[in-house]
Amino acid sequence: MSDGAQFRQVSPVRLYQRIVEQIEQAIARGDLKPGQRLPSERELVSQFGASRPTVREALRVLESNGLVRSRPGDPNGPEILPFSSAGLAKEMTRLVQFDNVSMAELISFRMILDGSASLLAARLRSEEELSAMEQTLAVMSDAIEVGYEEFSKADVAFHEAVAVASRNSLIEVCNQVVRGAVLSLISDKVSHAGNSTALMRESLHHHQEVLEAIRAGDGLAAARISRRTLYDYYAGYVPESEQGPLLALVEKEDT
Amino acid sequence: MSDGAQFRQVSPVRLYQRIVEQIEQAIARGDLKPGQRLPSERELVSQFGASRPTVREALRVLESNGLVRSRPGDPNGPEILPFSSAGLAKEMTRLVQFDNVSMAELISFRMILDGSASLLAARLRSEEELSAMEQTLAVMSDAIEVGYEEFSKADVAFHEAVAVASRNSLIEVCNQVVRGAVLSLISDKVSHAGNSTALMRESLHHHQEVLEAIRAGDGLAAARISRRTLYDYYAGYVPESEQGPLLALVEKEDT
DNA sequence: TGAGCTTACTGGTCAGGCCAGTTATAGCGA
DNA sequence: TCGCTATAACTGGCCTGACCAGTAAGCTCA
Repeated sequence: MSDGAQFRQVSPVRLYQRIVEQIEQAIARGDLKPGQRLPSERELVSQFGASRPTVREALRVLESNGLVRSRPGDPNGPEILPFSSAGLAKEMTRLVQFDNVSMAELISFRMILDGSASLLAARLRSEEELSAMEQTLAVMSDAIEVGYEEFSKADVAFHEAVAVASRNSLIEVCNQVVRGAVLSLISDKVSHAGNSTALMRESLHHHQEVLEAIRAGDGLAAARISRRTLYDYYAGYVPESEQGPLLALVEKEDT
Repeated sequence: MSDGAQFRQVSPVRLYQRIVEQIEQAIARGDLKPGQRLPSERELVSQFGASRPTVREALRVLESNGLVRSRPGDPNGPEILPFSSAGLAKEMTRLVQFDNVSMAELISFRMILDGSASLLAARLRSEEELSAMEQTLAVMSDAIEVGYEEFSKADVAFHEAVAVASRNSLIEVCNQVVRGAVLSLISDKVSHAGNSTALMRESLHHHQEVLEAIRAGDGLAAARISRRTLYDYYAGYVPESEQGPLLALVEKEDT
């Protein structure tokens, strides 16, 4: 290791990147708030001293990152969008698709997130949050008669309510994303195989147990049950050779 | 709810988006593997039947998402990059910056991830992985004399080794990202305040305890200790009024 | 055979232009 | 005066064509 000056690798910075940076920072600093408008492209051209194609490249990048939205003909210019987790979801979906993340890893991660959410919810939930969860379970119960589609929607709503009660938006977002990834991967199989009233009743029962533990403030139980619920529900989609990590999570406090 | 046809909101799809989609899908399908090259911009122009600015907008978006890289003058065309979690990290950093995710939430999330990683590592680790962890601790021990910079690097390496042993790349990546976010948020304070040999020794001791639990295969203890270690280390950066969720995680099995 | 130069490409950037769409506004009619 | 409508001035989407500074392959010459 030399003790002289440390040089970092340099990379040529494209003009459009400088523009992206400037606008990103303006948003990060709060100079530009959601709902506010950017100047028109032609105006930006003169402000940045770049050509229109260059400015447009910058806007397309910002747009694809969900920071702004341009509508043709809008005289007010591109709109600054409120933050959304869509970008995060997209990135995580890519992670799953490209980086060969296995089904087992996904479900394992979901068990961790959902279990933690239940634990935190049991210890932090307010009365309003509790009744919100109760309500989603009521919807779930009714939905059994309607069909799997509705049931699944209520299921998601319940987990969402738990995540909200955990008071941690990272858990909320990540759980949402991972849940989406899992569901999209098994959607073809489940839409037919899962349309069983008995299975739905069983699932509902599990969810009621989780809710009961949350109501009782028993975080450990809530976490354990919610992990096991997920395991029971999804283990069938995981090859036996990869079930080790899943079992490691359900056996957690079984001794 | 009508029982007729369901119409979804439509939004005009830009030309550049179609190009992005096609290339993204080609990569997702595996038709384009990392290291392979895309045709030159002018060649893409004729393949897609779009103009160069449009093709360039697509390439800029792909580039900003970390999927490809263009170098001026390269006769082989833009390169398909291997997957990297940089994009995920960027999105999560944005989540923290824009969506007012508090320090408490970040640390809480980190405790969950790191705790789960330790738990899984305790139950799944191989001998090689165990000795890899031991080695990082040895480096950490030596680094105390060198300085905080080195120590911190070895610290990260240890957590990384644990995450690898958890056999779950989602944990690995997310933990990495969240750790980066936490560190970048407190970097200014810690670089001076943390340069204490005593603190480093204490931190090292905690890490040794975690490793011991992992070696013993005691997942619950490993998780508990690693959560507590993080709490002790970072609680000072969290206002007291927001420490509830953190305490909810360390008191987990204290009764 | 090897070193150096040339050339044919690459991507980065710009200028200018056309088109379809949106909207504010001016003007019209009641 | 008020409400509606038609227009005009803008917007972004997209294209053509061009210039420049690089790169690297291939050619030439020693």
